[in-house]
Amino acid sequence: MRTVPSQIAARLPAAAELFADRGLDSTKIEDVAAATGIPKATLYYYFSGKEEILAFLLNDALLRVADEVAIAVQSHDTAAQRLTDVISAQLRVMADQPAVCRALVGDLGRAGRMPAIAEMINTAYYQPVEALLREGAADGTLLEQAHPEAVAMAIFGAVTISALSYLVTNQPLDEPRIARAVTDLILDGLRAK
Amino acid sequence: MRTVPSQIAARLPAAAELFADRGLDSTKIEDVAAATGIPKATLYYYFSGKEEILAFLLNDALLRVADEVAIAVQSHDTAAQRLTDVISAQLRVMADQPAVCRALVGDLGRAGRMPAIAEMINTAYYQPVEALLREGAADGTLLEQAHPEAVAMAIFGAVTISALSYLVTNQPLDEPRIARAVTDLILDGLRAK
DNA sequence: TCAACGTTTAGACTCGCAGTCTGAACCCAA
DNA sequence: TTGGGTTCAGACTGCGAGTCTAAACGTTGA
Repeated sequence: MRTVPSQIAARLPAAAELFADRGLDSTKIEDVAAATGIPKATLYYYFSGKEEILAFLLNDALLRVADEVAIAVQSHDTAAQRLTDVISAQLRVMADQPAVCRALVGDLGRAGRMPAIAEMINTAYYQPVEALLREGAADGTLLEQAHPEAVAMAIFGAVTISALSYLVTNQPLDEPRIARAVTDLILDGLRAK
Repeated sequence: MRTVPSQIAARLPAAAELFADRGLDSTKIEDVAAATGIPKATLYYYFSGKEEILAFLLNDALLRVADEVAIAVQSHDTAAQRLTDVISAQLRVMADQPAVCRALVGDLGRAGRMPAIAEMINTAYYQPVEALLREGAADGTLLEQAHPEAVAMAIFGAVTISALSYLVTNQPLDEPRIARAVTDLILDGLRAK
């Protein structure tokens, strides 16, 4: 995949819309060309096919998540507060590009080999969150975790699936409400005290 | 889709294996025929195509989840204990058919319209768990929840993504360990007391 | 015993669309 | 001004999904 110039990249979200609505395989390359205004031949000049367009979109989304998460993690608040910020950050990115999220949940496997995708999520999310959990144990705001990787996955899952449950049914993503619910759950749990 | 006789249904997991390994679209119907021993013409007699085979597999998996969840929910334990059982039940079903899970995570959108799938998860999982959360508030073992639907989604997400993170990278699913980690998180939270 | 219907299957056939190729134009940068 | 990277239209190829045919087979139930 050649480096995609910004004026091309800027038009791709229109493709995400198609992928999200019809699914990847009922979307013809010609449709993508029509919707984005990028001629088919040019699309093939930059991408090997629609799957690679989806891969580009995924990559872009993951970079944004990684950025926002990094910012949240690096602030000078308590770990507990920063964890709250991480959750909000992820929801913000997802709310920002609902079509990409919907497209990805439907055809994730075609945006790349699954193990590679798992690895990207690992570096973009699990690793920084794990580090945050350890810092939380150090600064005394979070409990020490025997398996921080497992906890990071669970948090990511809770946020992701909550958001997708709404996006997929075309309900507006009430970001603060979900953030609130997930954060409360993650921090304080369900058990009566 | 005609009702699928059991001797056909019994052979479909072999197709799940293919879908999981190569993805749905690099799997030719002829490959499915070869792997399952069911001739192409017969496959088309029962299914409209490979997506419908995947849909069948998804449906089957969701029925199992629904069954196991229902059993866990209906026992006579405290709500907190039953919630623990629900989490284990879901993990057990997933561990039981890793290929189906991997196939679905890659090509979920082709197993049916996403809103319909969301609806199935809703009845198979969210609804019973929500009911359980309310009972927990009543029996005093769980905190009262302002938004039980949101909590049910988050729990489902935490369990699902945790399990998938392992399955997708072909790591064995250490069921009790994940169950433990997720349950602890969900019940007691991360915040230092 | 036969008739009727559902099922099973091989093999041939059609056709949509992904992906390729060609070749012409264009725009810089050296 | 010349060459390399880019943009693009239009024609072309080929794979494989899905359809169709038609021949068998098995199981009812009359």
